[in-house]
Amino acid sequence: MKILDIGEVSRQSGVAVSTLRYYEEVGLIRSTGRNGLRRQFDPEVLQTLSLITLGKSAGFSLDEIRSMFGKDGEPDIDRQGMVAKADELDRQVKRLEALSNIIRHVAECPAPSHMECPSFQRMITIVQKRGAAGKTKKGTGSI
Amino acid sequence: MKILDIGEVSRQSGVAVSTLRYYEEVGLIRSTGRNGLRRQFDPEVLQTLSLITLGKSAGFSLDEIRSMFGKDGEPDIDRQGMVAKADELDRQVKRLEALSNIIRHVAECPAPSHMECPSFQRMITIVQKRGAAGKTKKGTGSI
DNA sequence: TTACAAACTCAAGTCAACTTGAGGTCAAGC
DNA sequence: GCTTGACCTCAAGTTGACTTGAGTTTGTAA
Repeated sequence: MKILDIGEVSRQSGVAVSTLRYYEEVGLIRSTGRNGLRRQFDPEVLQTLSLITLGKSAGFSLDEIRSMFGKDGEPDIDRQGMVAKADELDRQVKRLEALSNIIRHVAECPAPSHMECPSFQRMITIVQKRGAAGKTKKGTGSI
Repeated sequence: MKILDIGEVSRQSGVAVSTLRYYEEVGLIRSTGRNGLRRQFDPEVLQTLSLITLGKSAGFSLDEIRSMFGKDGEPDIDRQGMVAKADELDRQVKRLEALSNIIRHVAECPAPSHMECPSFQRMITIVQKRGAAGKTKKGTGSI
């Protein structure tokens, strides 16, 4: 396997160089060593970055992501917590599907105000019943 | 319809009083008037708040939410943009489902390091193929 | 009518997640 | 041998979305 320097990792992952340094600083990724000053990265870092990006896009904080996938830190991971997170993700999927429908409706409905449209109302009511969100700390990420 | 004061809205919506004031300030919600100093809210605000919470949980910024559902602001909404957002949401749903699977796998897989587990690898590869995320500006919210 | 909880305003503070800037190092090509 | 581009560090700045604090006002129950 060839080793990558930070610019190459950035190009292949789409993550900014400054962000990569930041991620290393907070322990989300690791460089395998240095060539002089320059960080050297194992190509595996690209997968880690995919996971990070995915996790962020699902609304997890960097801390949570580290605790799920970080190579070190948690010696034994919280399996129960992870299943709970997966369950919550599944609920989030339902919510997003609902929102997608609502947005599509708004895009197409000719009613002057959505609030007056009965089918809009119905969709919202359904969402409300279901309970809007879990933690609601920072958005779920990156649409 | 009875009119609600801010504390009641907060209780019923689960949104902090300070946040409600903030939302009013930035034009996401509107109070129908004042009773002395006190803001009076129409119960309809609860649905608006559901939408806001939902939108946040999907990773939309408050600006985006306003442009989708804000009563005023955009005189004619960007219908094409909204369909695009809905499409992106649908892609996000796929990603979250993938992440849910990955997390469940991590919770159950006995491999010492996920990176060495072939089925973990496979899942990540699939996610990578699909392209990790859209805008990637702020998490998608609130797991 | 007085006490008090619940509102209010406005400025300032906080937090995560980055980005920017200033100033420095180094290998490679001209 | 000198310039260039890609890298480096470290501190400080930025952004969005709120929260907190200090000081003030008010509707309602006792």
